Amino acid sequence: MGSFALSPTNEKELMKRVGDIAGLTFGELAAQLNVKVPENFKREKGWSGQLIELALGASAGSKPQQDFPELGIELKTLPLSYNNQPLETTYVCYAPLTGLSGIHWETSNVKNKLQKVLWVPIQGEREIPPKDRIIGQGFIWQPNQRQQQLLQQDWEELMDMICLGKVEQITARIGEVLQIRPKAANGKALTDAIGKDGRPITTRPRGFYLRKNFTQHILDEVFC
DNA sequence: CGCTGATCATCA
DNA sequence: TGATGATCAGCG
Repeated sequence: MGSFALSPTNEKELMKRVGDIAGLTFGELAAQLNVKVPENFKREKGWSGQLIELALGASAGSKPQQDFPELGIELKTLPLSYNNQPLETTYVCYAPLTGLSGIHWETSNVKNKLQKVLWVPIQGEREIPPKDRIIGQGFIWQPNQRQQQLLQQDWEELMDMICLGKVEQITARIGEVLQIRPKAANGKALTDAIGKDGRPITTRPRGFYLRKNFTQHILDEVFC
């Protein structure tokens, strides 16, 4: 999609940009940025997020860091239904399957990424052509104590399973607010993990995702 | 391959 | 019909 040099130097500047794109359609914003809008997202699944990244000046790339490192802010788009309910779970980060000695919630990638999130709601109904989908008013969220506790509980349960060689027993049904699901280009992608009796195995890469109920609560806090 | 950005599509 | 498991594109 291309790169965008200008990056906001502070949160106020970032939120000004957020306000500027609120209410625009993907088509209108894409035109400003000289980007072509796909007919659907069957192939370009990450297009919405990349468009918003470009518009807000987020640092592109595949670095396992926050989108705005200087501001300590992570950017997430959130596709909503007509009733303003999340249509998809939210990808958080890759799930580590090896090199787990001394790993702890406090220093985990999940906690770091969710410490401060800029949520940008977007219309997500599939019957709306991408060019006509409207961008909502983005907002900053930081997990409260209760939310932190829920996230930590799930993270620890899931990481315990990974450490104990039970990654193959993990399904998306585990975890109240955080789940683990496959995260790869296809089923052929394999990575190292721990198997039964601590034996090394190879398995599909996994990622952490926030359940829709959890992001729904975040929306409720802000928009009532 | 690892990781980002995510949504798709099948089946219970 | 909604959630789980699978998949698509790009980059270092």
